[in-house]
Amino acid sequence: MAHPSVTLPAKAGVEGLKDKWDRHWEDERTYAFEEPAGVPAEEARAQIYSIDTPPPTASGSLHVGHVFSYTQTDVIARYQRMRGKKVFYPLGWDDNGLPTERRVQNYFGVRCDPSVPYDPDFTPPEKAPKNDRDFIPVSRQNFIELCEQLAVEDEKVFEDLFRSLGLSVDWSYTYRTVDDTSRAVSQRAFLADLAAGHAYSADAPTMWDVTYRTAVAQAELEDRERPGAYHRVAFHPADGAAPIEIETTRPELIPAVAALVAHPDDERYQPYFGTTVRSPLFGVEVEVRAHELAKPDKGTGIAMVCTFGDLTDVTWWRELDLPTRAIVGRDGRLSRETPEWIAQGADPKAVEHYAELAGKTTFSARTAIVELLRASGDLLGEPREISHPVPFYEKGDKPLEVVTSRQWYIRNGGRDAELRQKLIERGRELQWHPEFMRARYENWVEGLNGDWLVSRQRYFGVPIPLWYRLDERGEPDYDSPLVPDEAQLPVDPAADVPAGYTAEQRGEPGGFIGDPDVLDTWATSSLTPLLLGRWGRDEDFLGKVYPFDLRPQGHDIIRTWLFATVVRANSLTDAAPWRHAALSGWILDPDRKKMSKSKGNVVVPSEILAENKPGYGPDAVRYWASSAKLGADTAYDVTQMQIGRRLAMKILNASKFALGLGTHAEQVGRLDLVTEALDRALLSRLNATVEEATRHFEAYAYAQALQVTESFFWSFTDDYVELVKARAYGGAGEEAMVSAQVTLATALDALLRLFAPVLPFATEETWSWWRSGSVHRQPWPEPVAGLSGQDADAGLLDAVATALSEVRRHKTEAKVSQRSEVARLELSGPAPLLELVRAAEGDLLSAGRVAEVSYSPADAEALTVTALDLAEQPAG
RNA sequence: GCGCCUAUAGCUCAGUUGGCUAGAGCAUCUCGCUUACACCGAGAGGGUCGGGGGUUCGAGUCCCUCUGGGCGCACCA
Repeated sequence: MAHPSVTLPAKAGVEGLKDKWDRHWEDERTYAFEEPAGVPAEEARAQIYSIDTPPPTASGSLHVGHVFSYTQTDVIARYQRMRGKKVFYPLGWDDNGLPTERRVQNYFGVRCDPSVPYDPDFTPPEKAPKNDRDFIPVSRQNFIELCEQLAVEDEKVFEDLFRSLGLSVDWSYTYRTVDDTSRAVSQRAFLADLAAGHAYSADAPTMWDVTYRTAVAQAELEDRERPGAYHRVAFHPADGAAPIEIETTRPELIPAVAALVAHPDDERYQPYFGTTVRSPLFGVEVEVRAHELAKPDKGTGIAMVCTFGDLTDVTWWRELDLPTRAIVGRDGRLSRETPEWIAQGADPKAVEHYAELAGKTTFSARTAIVELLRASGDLLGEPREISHPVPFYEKGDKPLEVVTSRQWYIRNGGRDAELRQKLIERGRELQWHPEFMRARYENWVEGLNGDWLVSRQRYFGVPIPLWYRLDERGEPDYDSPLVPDEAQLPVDPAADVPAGYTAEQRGEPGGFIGDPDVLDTWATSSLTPLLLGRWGRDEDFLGKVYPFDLRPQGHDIIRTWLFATVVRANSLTDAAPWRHAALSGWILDPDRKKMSKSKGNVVVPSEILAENKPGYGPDAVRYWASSAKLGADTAYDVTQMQIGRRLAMKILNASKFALGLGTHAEQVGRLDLVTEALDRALLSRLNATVEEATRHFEAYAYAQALQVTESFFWSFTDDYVELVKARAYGGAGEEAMVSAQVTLATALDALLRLFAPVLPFATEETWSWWRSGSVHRQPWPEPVAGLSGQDADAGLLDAVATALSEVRRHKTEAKVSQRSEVARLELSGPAPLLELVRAAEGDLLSAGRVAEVSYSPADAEALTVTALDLAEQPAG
């Protein structure tokens, strides 16, 4: 009979737990962040565990990967909470990028145009036009408002998912990367970097996406293997000597040639250094130069330098001080006007030749120029097809061009060895989980080839908060921008007016213009710790949570989010932004291929979180995610979830059983009532499990902690509970019964706490049957005190379990039920082991339904059953 | 080209600072509806720990090397 303080369900199950406890936790504010007050800042910081959670793109699609990685963070958060920390675990939304921009456009049928004035009464069309040409232009402010309007719906879907997953987030600390506060923080940080010299603008060649018509940063590049062809082309020395042959994959850039370059040690070309040659078709005279970057074994060993075919061209152009002859425009087409250096060139047909190319895309121009070269005889042989890596914008579908434009940069060590070293050291201040992920970070930092380009020629986003004075000719002065007052932030320079000017002066000589660009989304995302920590708004709060304890994120964004955050934290706070970085792995489909929409192998999270399908439900899914170590790419595996479900069921059932015997809360930890050696052995094993699980958790190894807990739990149910069943029913007297009950209560209490971070629903349900409050607000278990080493030999448990298992095996081999009565049992093995078994003889006999046992010491290593006589079976 | 990870049972994975006979789950087979659990329980079979070499009393674990898989960075004429 259950103790009066215990309420048990007739049938235990996992169905319904999701909604029941999600609602309860919300009502009780179980996971509310309790900000320490009235204590010194240092003490408050020590009490807090702060997590700089990745803000999901709410307008994007839900992915199993979200479920996976956010669960791993939640498990850590729950552990820290039970360790007594005030867990600061907020979750925000990233709606400040291209995916949101596109979604808002298509959903409302509008497009952002900063030149349009703000219309406070704007309402989007009833039905969005099909064709984006018909989209209505709206001001940046209107666009942001529509974005926030839509975000509410999108975020609801995400929040529901995360809630049904049981994330212990405090939802009252949420934010959006495009809201007023975020924009203000982003702008304030940019201005601080500007004031400190960490941000600067420059008119320079940059990688450019012709589709989006924006500059892109190194971190957004991605190499893709593309077909191409080497074209062998003749350049003619001025003196009429034999031509110099070069090979190029970009013949359309011949009109932009600025020099030929060979390695200084290359004897083939040494005689030409300092001489000039004329470009084919255009007759533009260029010098032959020497530079170490030229590779003698590549192509013909001498390269054509154009402004600009790639970043190596940029290097040569800069270091050799070559003329700028740019022909590719921001639209990715060759200039419509004949460049002056061609118009003035030596070849009378140059202008005619160029006319064939003018206004064409680089792709079409290539075909056209090959024909021209063939006709002029300057194409030597036929183009030789190859496949080579070409840089792309990660979201783009056309190869990047190099285009010269004025852009803003933030220093990231790409051009400064000292800063680079500093940032590597910041990385070393972090504890990485897993440790080897640090190598990715260092690889990236060491390979930087320039500062971080943060301006984007987009309309939606956080505007660069600057204006420029216009001189009497209407030319902007970029060197001393006008900055807004802190109190003004966030500003929109396209709509707001700088101090000392009037709106009428916009664009007028002697007036001003606003910077038309927006910041890279990472320039805002890199500030999440500062945003959450109320940097610049509440220094007291910042001191309590910053640097954050943990940054959890995917390993695919080390170069972007993680690195950018370190850069900003270093420049703005002179510190590393966190203490620990936990990198989650990828989700692969069951065939170990990366899940992606195009492959059609994406699993929708809401499906797997449903409780009514076999193997699913939140605890099951969490078990699967928590079984994977940090950094380990993991296959989507329903069977692993089913194991989790089985574990949750087992916890419910075993608890129900133990509590049904009369076990109750008052018995927990009453070691003084534990009289049986077997019980002490079990508690000793429990202590070891608690210690081990804690050690793993402290090292962020939640998967190993789960494994040791689970392993203990199964031996607890399969062996210990089976062994003490009869005794716990009172079959061996009151004292022995209480001893078993106290042990069951103590083990159950600890097990529920140990499992709570991974299986919050099942543990909370079970906890509620016999305890008060939430298991998630209980302290993490400590080893129970009062067990002396000698009579708490865990070896006893093993010995008895082995004996029981031997008995079971004999029954199985005899093809009889485990219920069958055994008349006589003979155990053989080393004397010390037999002694151990004898200490729990009563439990073994009742569990094995054995009437009589004898022991025969033997020289063997293991314990074996040497005789097992089955009792006469009742007829029938 | 530089660097990182990885290779253990048919499958998915554990294996601490080297230490008893290498573990778990799934799958397979056998038995069993026993007062928690048939969405279950009991048991069985199944591994030259990718190959080779080395260090050591002892190597799945450490070192070297080769091979396969994955990834990061760089290169891009």
